Amino acid sequence: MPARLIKHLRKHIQLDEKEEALILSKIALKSVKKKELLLKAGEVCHHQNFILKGCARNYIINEKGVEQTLQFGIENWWLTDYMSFSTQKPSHFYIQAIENSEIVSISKTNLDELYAAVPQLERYFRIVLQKSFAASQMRIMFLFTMSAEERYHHFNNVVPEFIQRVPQYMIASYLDFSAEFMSKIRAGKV
Amino acid sequence: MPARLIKHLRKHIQLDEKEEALILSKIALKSVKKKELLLKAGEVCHHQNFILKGCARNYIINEKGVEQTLQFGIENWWLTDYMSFSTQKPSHFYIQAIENSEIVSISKTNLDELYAAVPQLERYFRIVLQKSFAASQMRIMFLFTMSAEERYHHFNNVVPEFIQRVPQYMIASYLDFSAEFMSKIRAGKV
DNA sequence: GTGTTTTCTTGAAGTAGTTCAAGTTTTTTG
DNA sequence: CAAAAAACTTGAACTACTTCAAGAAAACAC
Repeated sequence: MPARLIKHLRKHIQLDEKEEALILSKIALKSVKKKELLLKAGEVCHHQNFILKGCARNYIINEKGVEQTLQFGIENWWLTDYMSFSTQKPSHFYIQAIENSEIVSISKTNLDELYAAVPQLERYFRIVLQKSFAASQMRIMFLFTMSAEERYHHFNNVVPEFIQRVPQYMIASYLDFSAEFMSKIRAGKV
Repeated sequence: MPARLIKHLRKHIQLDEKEEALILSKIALKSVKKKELLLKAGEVCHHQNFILKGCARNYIINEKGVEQTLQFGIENWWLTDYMSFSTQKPSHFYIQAIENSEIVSISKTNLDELYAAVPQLERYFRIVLQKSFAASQMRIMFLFTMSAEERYHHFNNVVPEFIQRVPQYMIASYLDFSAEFMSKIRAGKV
């Protein structure tokens, strides 16, 4: 199963067998059930999480006690609170499985060792993070320029698979409007 | 002047003299006047831009013809449309000097050569991008959970230097409210 | 230093969304 | 399969902001 991670790394960098073995020796495999948490707000984020199988999200609970989804992840995506992970200070985020999922997690300590032993991993994460940051810049642009209805249709066009896999209220909060309003958009009552 | 870039790189990675000389040979130095553009929407973003001195921003023009600032940069920050830079497709963004500024720019071609010749740069940009993405995740959280007034005060507390250097209407759009509303917040009329 | 451009302010009217509360449908569980 | 839990829908009242228009202040250019 964790061979899928290696397969994914190979899309961006070349590794010899020794390096692959070393990486495999430094990772942990977790099975998480739907709704289980990989990270709780208030805890330090000690691991970077890679989704082998399943679906997860990164969310916060606001002052009104309402959950707001900041990020989704599916197969071959990383889901981490990089702020907490980098600074080793408490996180604001929850990371939660949306489906029963298989996760590879790498602790900060082990990842630092891996960076030293397999410098190619610096390149791999440079590329992953460049894509993540680019997507995040685009996301802010969409939030700024589109109406709620436009954001819904755009999301539907760009990542239709999510509509099947994820409850609507999570998508509504990801797109920054209420679940009720999403219901009205879908019914054409806006 | 470009020695400042090297100095900044040395905060995160170690370089020998040969490598430093190679980097210096692959960069370009630009002086840009206030309001001058480093990138126009519709153009491909061919360069990563590092601010040696001055202040700049990344903005879009929305359908109503209004500018909305997505990102600010000051000394020692990178300002790039990573989506356009990575894919080499046309950008949605403008990058503009807010003050007369000194910029180091590296073309994609040269940067790819540098990555091959100086692998430590992969690490440097991995770290830079990890911070950028972490900041971007936090920014989305703030946009989701704070009212306009809270965002204004928070911005004021965290980066007070910007209030001095940047016109208010740019800050208003960065915080996702109108210039008029910002004026009312400042006057305590909200 | 005066004329021009850019930026900031103010109030009044409007609106895209929220909130609340209650009911319905769908999914999950034993 | 029945009961419970989770997710979705609907309408009515509300509000945090926007938009527009016009004037005032500040900054810039010659």
